[in-house]
Amino acid sequence: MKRLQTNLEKKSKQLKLSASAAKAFSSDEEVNSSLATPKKFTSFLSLESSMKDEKIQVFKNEKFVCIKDKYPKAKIHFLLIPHGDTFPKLLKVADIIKLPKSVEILKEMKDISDKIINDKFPDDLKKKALCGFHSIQSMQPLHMHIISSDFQSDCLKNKKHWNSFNTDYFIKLGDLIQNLEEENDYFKSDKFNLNKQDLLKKYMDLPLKCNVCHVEQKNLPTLKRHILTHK
DNA sequence: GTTCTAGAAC
DNA sequence: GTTCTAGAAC
Ligand SMILES: Nc1ncnc2c1ncn2[C@@H]1O[C@H](COP(=O)(O)O)[C@@H](O)[C@H]1O
Ligand SMILES: [Zn+2]
Repeated sequence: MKRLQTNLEKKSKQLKLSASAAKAFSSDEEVNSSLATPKKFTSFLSLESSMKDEKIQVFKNEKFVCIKDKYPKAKIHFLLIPHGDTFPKLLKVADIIKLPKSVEILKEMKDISDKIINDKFPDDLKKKALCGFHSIQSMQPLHMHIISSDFQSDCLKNKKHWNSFNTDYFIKLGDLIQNLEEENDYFKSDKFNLNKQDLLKKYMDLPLKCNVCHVEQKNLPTLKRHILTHK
């Protein structure tokens, strides 16, 4: 599979073709070998192997594991993930909301994340810590972001990255617990309707705004330069 | 989710 | 010419 990719890359570079055009040059043999070892479409959307990697584990107990985000979008960026036999399969934030014990579980995650922030964040970033979920998440299983709101990272590369943490697309842990204990409308209100993916995706198109002074910035490179002025 | 890059925007 | 975005492929 790797060799096929390399070959296609070479061909497309030599011929200045698009990847799809280069594919037309691949032999039957190569096509067959790629079919013989079918890769699950979702394999690159799974956190499972990282969760098992002790080198990137920050915290672990019977119910939860916390790992370093592989592509950190800020100086400190962890993921807190329910694991083990305690919970049913949890793929997205709606799955946890629907559990009878959702508030209890989320409060447990709050306690653990508070401890992780206290133990692992440098002092100057402790008060900048954010905890929460992407309302549509790409990776599975369900995971909560624990991130420092400096957002200074080479891995933060596009508008979606920014808006996924800096609009209501980001469901803060504290807001979620409060909502579940009070209004309980995460599936009803337009703002947070987790059943309406189209509405949630619109958050990605909102203009880029500084998270400190809220001034709009014309593009991502400008925004990244701007946030450095708040140091 | 990331990478790569064509084509738009400047 | 260079910077930036967005969409295809993985
Ligand atoms: N293999 C991986 N191991 C650890 N973190 C990852 C991996 N792949 C992606 N990520 C991070 O997982 C997060 C998934 O984001 P989301 O699914 O939108 O909540 C992102 O912050 C990615 O940087
Ligand atoms: Zn600002």
